Amino acid sequence: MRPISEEDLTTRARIRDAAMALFAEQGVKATTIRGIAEAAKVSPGLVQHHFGTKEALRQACDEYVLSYLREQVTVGVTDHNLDKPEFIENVHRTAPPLMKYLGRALVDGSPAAAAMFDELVSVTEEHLADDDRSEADHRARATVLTAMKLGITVLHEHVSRALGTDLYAPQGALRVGKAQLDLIRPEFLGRELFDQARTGLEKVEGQR
Amino acid sequence: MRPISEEDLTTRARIRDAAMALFAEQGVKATTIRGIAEAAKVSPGLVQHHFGTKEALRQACDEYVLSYLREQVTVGVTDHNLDKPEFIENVHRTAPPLMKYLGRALVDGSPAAAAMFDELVSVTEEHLADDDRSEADHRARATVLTAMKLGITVLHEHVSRALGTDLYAPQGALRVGKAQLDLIRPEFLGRELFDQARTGLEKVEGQR
DNA sequence: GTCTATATAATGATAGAC
DNA sequence: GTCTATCATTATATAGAC
Repeated sequence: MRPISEEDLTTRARIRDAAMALFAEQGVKATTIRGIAEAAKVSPGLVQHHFGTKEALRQACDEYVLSYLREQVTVGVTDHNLDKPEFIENVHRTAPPLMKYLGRALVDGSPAAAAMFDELVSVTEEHLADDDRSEADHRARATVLTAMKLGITVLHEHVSRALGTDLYAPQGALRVGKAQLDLIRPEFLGRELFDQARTGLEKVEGQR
Repeated sequence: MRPISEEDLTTRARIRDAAMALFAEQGVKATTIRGIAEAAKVSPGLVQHHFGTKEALRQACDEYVLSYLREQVTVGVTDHNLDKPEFIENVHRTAPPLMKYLGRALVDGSPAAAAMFDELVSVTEEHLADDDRSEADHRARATVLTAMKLGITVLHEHVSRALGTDLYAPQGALRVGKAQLDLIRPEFLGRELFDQARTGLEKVEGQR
């Protein structure tokens, strides 16, 4: 429920956050160390001092996103905080830049993103196999379901433009969540998504 | 039903095809003119001679994909050839590199890809609005449906790895198509996808 | 920790020969 | 149409001062 780590407001963290944002927007290759330095308001030399090479900086971003996701899953799912307002508020505030980075990393080709995709498929597959013991192609269903959900993250820019609302603003996330509920057969939706949409619905509806 | 254009086996076309493949794999920025030249087995100078600048080459790829898609829609949908074996065979042979390029272009940020996304959303939205005249958020549904379908294209590399089969091989496309049929509520599936999966099913089942 | 200055490499683009 | 040679720019990475 607290920020990921104590040293999070250090210069090092500022550089990493700036790098994540630029990597997400432009991709790794198109992002320069100079650009990162400028965004973080430091000199290019300091970026190298802290992370050595651009590739090492990219890996640091990967690891940060992975540890963030694991932490949120632990706090949210394992500790049953998914419906706690503080948890939801914290996720809505901190998750967007990390999600954007993840979406880009899946296309730019980072080992960490690929591993996370595979992990998500496996978790989904077990879930499907438990619910339905038929001969169905659970592997393909889990893969497609994962790709479809992450597809929205990867294409967030286009989704936001078509919606006229930022996907990562409360209203946008709500509309997309509800649309997913409408489009996907209910038996294949994880409880997380269902709860997320329901809780978000109650929250936004209550605000007006 | 014939190749897109007559000059398609020229050196110029070979360069464009090599560029499309590399742009799709690595993104525009990470792809060098030298790399394209090597893949097309020509000199770097010749690439510049034909397309002027790298940006102009990227635009040429965009336009080629767009004209290809429009042609296939015309021949397939408008002329009712969707179930013709020659049409299907031709698509399966020529579409994959173009789809891969399109998927990458959606993330790399090309105006043509963005326009195509918006167009797809609009077509889907009209389709949904015709079928269901309720107060539902058709815009959001159309957007999410489009993003989910294209998400599979954009994440084809991960989908193929998780499946253990190339998404753009007949078996892979079939498994993914069937999984989509299973996951998405039937009333939201366009007839194209349904027909595609059914025809593909019959074809593959008939081969063994 | 933070900066400036610089060495080194790679890339897009041009010019001109064949 | 096709190639080789070259220029100018830009990027990463290093070294050393403060």
